[in-house]
Amino acid sequence: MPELPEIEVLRLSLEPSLVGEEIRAVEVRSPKLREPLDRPALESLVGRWVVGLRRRAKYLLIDLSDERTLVVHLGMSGQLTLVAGTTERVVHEHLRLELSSGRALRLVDPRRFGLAFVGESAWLARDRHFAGLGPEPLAGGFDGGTLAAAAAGRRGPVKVFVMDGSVVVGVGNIYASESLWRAGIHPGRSVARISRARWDLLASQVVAVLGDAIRQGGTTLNDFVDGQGESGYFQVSLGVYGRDGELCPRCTATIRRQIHAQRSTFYCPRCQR
DNA sequence: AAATGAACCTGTTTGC
DNA sequence: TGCAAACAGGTTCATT
Repeated sequence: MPELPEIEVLRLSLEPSLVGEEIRAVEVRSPKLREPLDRPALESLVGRWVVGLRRRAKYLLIDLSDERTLVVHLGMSGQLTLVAGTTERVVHEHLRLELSSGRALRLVDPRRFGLAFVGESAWLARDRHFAGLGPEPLAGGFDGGTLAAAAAGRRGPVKVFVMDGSVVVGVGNIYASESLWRAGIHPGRSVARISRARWDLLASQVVAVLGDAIRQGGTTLNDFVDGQGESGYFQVSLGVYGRDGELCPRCTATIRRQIHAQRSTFYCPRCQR
């Protein structure tokens, strides 16, 4: 479900309501996620309050008053929402934090590819979940040179390359297709056959498409909602994703679908080379 | 080292 | 209508 823009939209939507909230109770309702929830660690958050929200790659970082951070990853189907504290429990509600305002923060994840764990704020960068991650595309310093350097000695398809979190973080299946379409690069092209000028173009389009998606509240295909339960609107701006058989908005050729590394890729066979 | 395929899950859509 | 197959936004592990 969520790529970088969706997590950033979630962070922005939760921040004003969540900062300053004290955690009054923790309910681990079903510990079965990608890694089992650590019940004692999560329950030890009671009495702490939220001091800030950050994002690293597709992880949401909820910084707490005791120098620890609650890390949440939504996997493919996770939702993290603020609800009224009295709200009934729902299916696949794995974790629930009761807050001082009377509301609750609820993590729901049917497919269970998500994560939630507690770490020392100062040591998160060394945590195994973060240690191998590449640069943030929306932070300064990410450009065509970053991509060209990472591509040295590699030969695989650029679609798979740009989704590799050790190259650059946050670009998932939707925005990989979209940024390649905007850059006019064929997703199956080997990274060994991409010029420096085209790496520059791709990097700038990655930055542009992620920024556009954030400004439009993210992409809601089936179930993405922000922390207040609101859907995003970027899906109407998608150029190729999910549009095989339709006409390319740029050149009117027919958009095609292809599989790369077991994931659907959408592209225009005429204006992407 | 890099590339590839499979695995982890449930829910919804598609096709016969 | 009903059932089975295909498919879904992510990450990690094993195998070439």
